Amino acid sequence: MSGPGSRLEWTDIRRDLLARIQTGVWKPGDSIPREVELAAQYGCTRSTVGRALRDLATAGFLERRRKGGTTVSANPVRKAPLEVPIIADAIRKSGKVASYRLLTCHIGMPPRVVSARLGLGPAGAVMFVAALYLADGVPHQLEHRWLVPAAMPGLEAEVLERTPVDEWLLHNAPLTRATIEIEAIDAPKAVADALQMPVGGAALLVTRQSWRQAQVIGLLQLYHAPGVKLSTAI
Amino acid sequence: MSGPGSRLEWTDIRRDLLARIQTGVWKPGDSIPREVELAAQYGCTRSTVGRALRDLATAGFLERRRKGGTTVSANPVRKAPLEVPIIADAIRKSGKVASYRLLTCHIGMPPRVVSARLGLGPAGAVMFVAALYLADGVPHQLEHRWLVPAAMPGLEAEVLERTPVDEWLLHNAPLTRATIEIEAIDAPKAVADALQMPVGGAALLVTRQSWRQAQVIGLLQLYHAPGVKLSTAI
DNA sequence: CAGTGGTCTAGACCACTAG
DNA sequence: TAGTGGTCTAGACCACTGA
Repeated sequence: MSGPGSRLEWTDIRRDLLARIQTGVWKPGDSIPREVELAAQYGCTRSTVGRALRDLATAGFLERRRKGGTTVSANPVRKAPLEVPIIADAIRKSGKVASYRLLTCHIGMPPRVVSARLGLGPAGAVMFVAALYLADGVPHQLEHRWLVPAAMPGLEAEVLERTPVDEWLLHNAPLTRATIEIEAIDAPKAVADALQMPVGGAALLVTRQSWRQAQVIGLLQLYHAPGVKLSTAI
Repeated sequence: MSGPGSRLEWTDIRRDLLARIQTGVWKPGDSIPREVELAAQYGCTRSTVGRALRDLATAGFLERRRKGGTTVSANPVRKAPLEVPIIADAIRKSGKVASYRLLTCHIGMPPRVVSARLGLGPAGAVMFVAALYLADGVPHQLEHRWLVPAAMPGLEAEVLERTPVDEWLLHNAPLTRATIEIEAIDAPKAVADALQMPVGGAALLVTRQSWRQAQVIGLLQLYHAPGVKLSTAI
């Protein structure tokens, strides 16, 4: 059976297996055939079905265990990839003109909440940067950054007059790890003014803390103007 | 060179390559050696370095082209995996007791905005479901769903009295594709009352539209109580 | 202990694409 | 057209883990 038409690729097998899952041929919790059997069915080697199975497993559709075999996930946890782009790029991609304004840039003591999160002692001064990104001249996103100077040699206020902070950091102080939190807050006055929105209105706040290896780089707070949405897809 | 100590695995090679990128041995835009050369350097086969390279490419660190070779991404776009969990599971995972209340469940005409997004004609009635999820008895998340009845045979209000909507759907009307939008809104009265928060306060709104193949399943709006955050990490 | 997935090797052919 | 990555095969050994 299965005329040798043209050779099967692992994506073909992936598609076929996924169809069996999504159409209910294999139900959540079911065990599916071993790699060797599937390989025989598809007329290919174990490596090839293995690649398809592995891919479905990392996507959350299958669970695999040595000796236990492969089963269909009972509660597939889908993951939506949320992109962390260069802001100017994102604005341009939506067909608008991106511009940038540096609001503040100085070294000083951060609020306690911030220094606590950054794990800094009471004497730890950091650089504070406030910047505004505009789309077609309209405020799009306000960002507050607290940056640990030790982690970024060569950062000067002058540089940030011309280069958006995020781009400078990406090329000069790349992160290796970051945590991200997304929440809605009532816009305080400073935020509302910058984004030209009413005080107390709903703003989307993205807080990101980043590290390079074990070294804390800094804390970033992004405030999005009303109407701005984060989008993704599964 | 490179004493054969113990055999290298592809994750070892991945780690080593990533280190070369992150420490700046290879800078953004640089071309890196061909697979064959790397294989020789690491003393393994092309398949093994290939797997490491492929993985770094899908993670956004490398860009690969046939004949063009492999280069370090100039603007690495990091992707943060945002999980879409069963709500009760998420609540339990945070160490709290999850409970659920069905508020409304009836068939009728949806608001115009909704029927437009669902691609329904003016005669398209849908099922509307409002439900509240609580953590330790405190309102955690309110959800409004508009579900196309054709896509979900067997859905009855009675069922939803006992089973959380999201779990029922996961097992009975699995989605194959979804779009997700995240934004902050001023809570309207209905939302504010359900979440026990002030009217006009900031609420986090997640809107999700889902399909099974080409068939629209429905539209979901999740309102998160103040203080609730979506978290992820890179 | 035995069975399953995880990994590697050595080789081959092919698809794409830069020059 | 020639060089690169993408894929497959056939075989092997090993790590984990359920019975």
